[in-house]
Amino acid sequence: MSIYREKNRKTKDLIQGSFIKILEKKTFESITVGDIAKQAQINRGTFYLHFIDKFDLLDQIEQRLFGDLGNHIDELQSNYSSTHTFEKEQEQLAATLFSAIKMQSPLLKIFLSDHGRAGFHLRFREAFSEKVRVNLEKNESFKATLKVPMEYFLSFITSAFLGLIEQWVQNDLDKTPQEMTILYIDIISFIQKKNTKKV
Amino acid sequence: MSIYREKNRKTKDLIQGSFIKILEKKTFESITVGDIAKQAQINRGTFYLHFIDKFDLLDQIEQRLFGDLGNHIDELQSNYSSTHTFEKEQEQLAATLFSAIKMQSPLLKIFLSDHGRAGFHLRFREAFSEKVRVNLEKNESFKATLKVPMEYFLSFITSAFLGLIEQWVQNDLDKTPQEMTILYIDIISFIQKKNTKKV
DNA sequence: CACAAAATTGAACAATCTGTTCATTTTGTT
DNA sequence: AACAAAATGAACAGATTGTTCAATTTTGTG
Repeated sequence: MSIYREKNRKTKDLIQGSFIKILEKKTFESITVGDIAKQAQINRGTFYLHFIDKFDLLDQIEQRLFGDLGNHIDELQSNYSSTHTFEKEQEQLAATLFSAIKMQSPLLKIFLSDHGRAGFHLRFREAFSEKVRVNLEKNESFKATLKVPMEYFLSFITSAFLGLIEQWVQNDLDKTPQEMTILYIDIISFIQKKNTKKV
Repeated sequence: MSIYREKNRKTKDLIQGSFIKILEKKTFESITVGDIAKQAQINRGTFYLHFIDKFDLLDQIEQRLFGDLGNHIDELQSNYSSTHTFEKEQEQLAATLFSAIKMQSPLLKIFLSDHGRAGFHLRFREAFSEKVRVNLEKNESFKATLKVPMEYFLSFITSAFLGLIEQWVQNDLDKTPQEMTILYIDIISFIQKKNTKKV
């Protein structure tokens, strides 16, 4: 009797699952409602009892994805001990993000590919840009030292991070979240050392 | 009498221009061939004399965009003097890229937005990832020092760079290419200094 | 189980868009 | 002017969309 009880999740889940299955093979724009109904073995009309159109279907999947990701990140973050250095905290955040991504990698792989919907990478970046911003702005020394506009710094660092994630999911998770965290740190260290050397 | 002479570029250009104009207001998936013909004030059948379908139209615009970008970059790079340090060369490359982007910013703004086509940011990143790779691999010390897989490093650094570009074009070029180059260097410097400080 | 509510079905529908065809007209070049 | 290339208008079948509605099936609850 929960307030959040949803009637009829079963068919809705069936439709969403079938849709994702087709999305692995065809682009979003080429998929018809008929395709989805056929895959789910339901009447085409039934689709419209649950979703306005295929865009609504994708929106709802995307919303749930972001929600699940956020919840998982918050959950992991609640276990943080905040006695570390700034760098250690950044490392902890990175590990958290990689871990959360891993759970959603099949969906992310599709949504980030050309089978997905235009602009997804922007919405994805925006969604987790907030997580990073909150984390960074806790640090007074950071805010004081940063000379460039925050929006540009955030675009830079979150895009870089997403670049790693995209490569990772495209490689079908060829590394563990822990290995990815180390890889991330190694790259940062590499950049830090690089400017002391000459050609 | 050039080999590359194209018959009938006028109508083709008209169609492409009209299409881009509509793309500023509507998403690619919602635009019909009828919309394009109406905007260009041509017969719908004429569209099919020049393009297979609207996907072909977008493909051709995208190809030309990448071609133009590449040519412009190569042109600017041919003026390099290679007597600089590795860092100076990286700075020069960054300046070149920002300058090339500026010329194509109206189109890039649309193609990177949710009005464009899924996966554009991947193709875009891939296209200029090559430019960066070639530049990096010239440097022996770089190759020797890099511990992480090249593909991951490239994803990281090119995504970061594209993040800046996306923010820049979304801001309607609120800075000059020179300012963007400085901003880029500032961010790298910031990251380099950051790990020496505590919370 | 029985029964009512909820969900699904099948079929039909007008509307829109697609891609193609073809006869005709316009345009550009020699 | 004459010829070829390009564009037009109209028509066409085929797909897909989103909606409706009566009939049927499934589900949940007493």
